[in-house]
This record gives sequence, structure tokens and C-alpha cells, in this order.
Amino acid sequence: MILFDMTKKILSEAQEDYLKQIYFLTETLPLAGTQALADKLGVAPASVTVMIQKLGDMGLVEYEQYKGVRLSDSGLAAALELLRHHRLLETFLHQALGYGWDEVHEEAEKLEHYISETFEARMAAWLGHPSRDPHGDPIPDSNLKFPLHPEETRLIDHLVGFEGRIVRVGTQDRDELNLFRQLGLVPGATLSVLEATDDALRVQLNKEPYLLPHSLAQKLWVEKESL
Amino acid sequence: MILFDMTKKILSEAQEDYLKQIYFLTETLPLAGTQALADKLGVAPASVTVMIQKLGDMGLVEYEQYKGVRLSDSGLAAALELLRHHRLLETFLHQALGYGWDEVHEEAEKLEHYISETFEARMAAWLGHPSRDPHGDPIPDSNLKFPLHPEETRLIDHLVGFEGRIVRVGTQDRDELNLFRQLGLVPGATLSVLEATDDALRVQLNKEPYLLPHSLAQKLWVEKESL
DNA sequence: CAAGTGTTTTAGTCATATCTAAATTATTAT
DNA sequence: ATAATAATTTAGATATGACTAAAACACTTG
Ligand SMILES: [Mn+2]
Ligand SMILES: [Mn+2]
Ligand SMILES: [Mn+2]
Ligand SMILES: [Mn+2]
Repeated sequence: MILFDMTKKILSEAQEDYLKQIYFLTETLPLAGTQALADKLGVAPASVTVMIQKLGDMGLVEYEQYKGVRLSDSGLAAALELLRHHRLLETFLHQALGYGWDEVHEEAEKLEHYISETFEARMAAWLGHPSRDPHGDPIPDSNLKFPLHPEETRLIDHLVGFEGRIVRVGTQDRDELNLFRQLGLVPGATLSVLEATDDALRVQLNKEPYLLPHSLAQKLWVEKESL
Repeated sequence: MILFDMTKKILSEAQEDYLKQIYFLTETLPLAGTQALADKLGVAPASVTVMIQKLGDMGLVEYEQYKGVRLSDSGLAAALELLRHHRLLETFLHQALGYGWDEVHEEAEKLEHYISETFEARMAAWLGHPSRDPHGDPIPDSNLKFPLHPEETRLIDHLVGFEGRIVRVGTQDRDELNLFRQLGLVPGATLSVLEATDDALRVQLNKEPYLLPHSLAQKLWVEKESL
């Protein structure tokens, strides 16, 4: 007896991108608003309203008029599936095809919607089932559970004297990524906090002291050196 | 001064697939008809008419009412670009990700429309700029010229006594591909023609004689053993 | 060469995803 | 609490690419 696999809905590229942005926005806030989604997706607010109504009808989001949306269980699964595709693709493009870490995002943004589950599985195997992408972002496993990285903390939360290793650079802006790379602020690099001011952090990286503006420091995640 | 790159039109997946099928049909015939295109693309004839009118307005095909279509220069370039994507993808999926030769077509059929020129170039480099895909089909080079394979001939055109090597298996039907594989009739295999009847060919392959129905033999291309 | 048959095109409809402009609802400030 | 402002939704339009049904055209056959 063959039953429908309700977990495998066929979603359009647009629908998947909406779910992904709702996912990102609701990492911080309880609900994703129409305006915020319109900004992230580069469409008009009216377009967002129409789409989230449809996603609501499809059971992928919980939508409250004039309030905003949150993902349902099936919507979350779809978003995580897409995120896994995205981050595996970024890692594969980097490791197998020599893409720079500033190049991977754009290509993955498109391909994430069109690769099969077979492609996903073969990439994961080729890469040895990685738990982070080239920027250090965590990759959900094949059951869509996030890998545990309990030691991961924000650089910004640390006091003078902290020594540790960068594990994640939280941006996908190409210029910003190139800046981080130029400074050697990449996953794996070790650094220590020398001094903290209101709007910057003085850090030591490879013997060199840098003054790191809050706007950049904010985007770094670190782990204490485990020797 | 920056000029538009007229060679890089933005085409939809549907438009690209129409161009590709027009390309295949006009390999044999001077014009591709509405009915034939509808069959190949799995759409209604009326849908084909509307689309080829649009492709005509876009300058991608030469369309004669009630006669059929042929590719223009720019349409041919677009079709060959897509064909290069398809066959490089098939080769890459096979070589890099371990796809079976019966699995590559379906995945490539979708991804061909969504990979970037960068992705194309990196795959080609990774593979060492191959001139054939896993089925032996020729891969247009980066200038969209076909590789020269002057020794390639159809098995069916040969007389008793011919000895040579299979270079191409001209089908993308999964069951048929598996049959060929099962029989050892894959690119690289050597065989000789023992006997020819009206509707079959008796061939020797790895010491084993086979009776090869015309319907299968027709799909094989060979080269004389060059010792 | 006039019918009849089959192919091709036209016309009208639908689904998707976008837009702008107008109406509605919610929030903020007086 | 009311009025102004901002966010959201509705309404109506557009583009794409498909469909069906009907009309137009082109072959083939008597
Ligand atoms: Mn995307
Ligand atoms: Mn990333
Ligand atoms: Mn295709
Ligand atoms: Mn092939």
C-alpha cells in the first residue's frame, strides 16, 4: 500500500524564498511583518500579503491579519530543507569547485530550489556530512536537526582577556566577506580581546592588534581555544 | 564605455526547453513542426504556436506560419549553451557525485537552466574539459563548437567483419540505458559484427555473441579500433 | 478540382506572481 | 480621545505559460 508523502509538497521558488525569509525574521522576533518581508524579498508589501494568505491556506504558515506570520511545523520543515540545500551547496561549491566564500551565496540562492534529494545526499556524502558551511553557518542534518555547537558564543559578549577561535562570520555581503578575509577574520583564526570601548573592540590576531568596529565584531562568533 | 551584451538574453526555463527541442528536431528535418514540438515538450499544439510566435518576435527562431520553425543564429547559440550545460552536468554528476548513467539526465534537465557561467566553467575545469558525456554524446566547447570526432560512425552502417569500440549510446531512456549497461554495451566496449540480418545484428562482445535487434543497434555509434 | 481530413492558429480562460493605487486598520502623538 | 501617520490589505491590472474549443488553413483523396 502506497500513501502520499505529505512531507514533500511541491513549492515554487517564490514560495520557498518566502518561507526562508519568514524563518530568518522569526529567529529574532515572534512574528514576521509584511513590511519586513517585502524589504527582504524585494517585492511590494501588497505582494507579500497575497502570498502569505496563500501560504496560510496551504498550512505552511500561521497568519494573523495585520499582525504577521510564523512558520507552521510543515513550513519550518520546508524552510530547513531549503536551508540545508543552501548551506550544503555553498560548502560543495567551495570545497569541490573552488568557489570563493564571497561567490557561493549567489549561486546557492538559485540552485537550492532545483536540486533533488539525491543531489543533496550525494553532496553531503562527498563532503563528509559537514556541520558548517564556508561562513561557519550550521547545516541542518538530514533529519533537519541543527548540529550542536554548545561552545559557540558571540565575540561581542566577551570581556577583555578572552582568547578563542572564530567559528562563524555572520554576513553574506560580498564586500564585507572580502573585508573579513583580508583581515584574516575567517573561521579557524585565533584571536584575543585586548580592549573594549563603546563602539569598538581591540583584538589581537596573528600577533597583529586590530581595532574592530562594533558593526563588524557583532558579526563574529567564537569558541574558547580547547587545548 | 559599457555596452549591452546582446549574447546573454535572459530566457525562461520554458523558452530554453523549446529552443532545445527545436534544435534536436532540426538535426534531422529542415523545420520543426508544431505537432512534433508539442509531443516532445508534452504541451498542447496551441501552446506551441503561441510560444514560437514569441520566440520569433525575440529573434530566436525563424517562424513560417503553418510551416514550422528553425533556429536563428542567436537561437542556436542559446540551444548549444544549454546543451553544453546539460552534458557537462551529466558528466559531472557521474564523475564527481557517482550518479549512474541512467540517473544523470533527469537531474541535468532541471539544473541546466539554473547554473551560472561560472559553474559551467568550474565543472569543465574539474572534469578536464571533456568532449563527451557519460552516454558518449559530444559536448560543445566553451565557444559552442562541437569537438571533432571524425572516426565516429553508426554501428548499423557497418558490414560483417567490422571491429571497433562503442563511443556513444544514443538514448536517454532509463530502462534502455540499463539494458545496454547490462549487456556491456557502453562507451569503450569493443565489439565486432558477426552477421547481419534484416532486423538484427549478431555481434561479438567480450567473447560473447549477442543478437542485437535493429531497434537497439540503431542507437550505437562506434569507432574503428585505432591500434 | 472539390471534399474531406488533419494540422495549425486564434480566441477566450485559468493559475501564478508581481505591480500600483485606493481603502482599511493599527499605532502614535497631540 | 481624537487626529495624524504608518502599516496592511483589497482591488484591479499586467506578464507568463499553460489549457480547451472553435476557426482557418493545407494537404490528400476521390
Ligand atoms: Mn533562493
Ligand atoms: Mn552561508
Ligand atoms: Mn530542461
Ligand atoms: Mn547525455
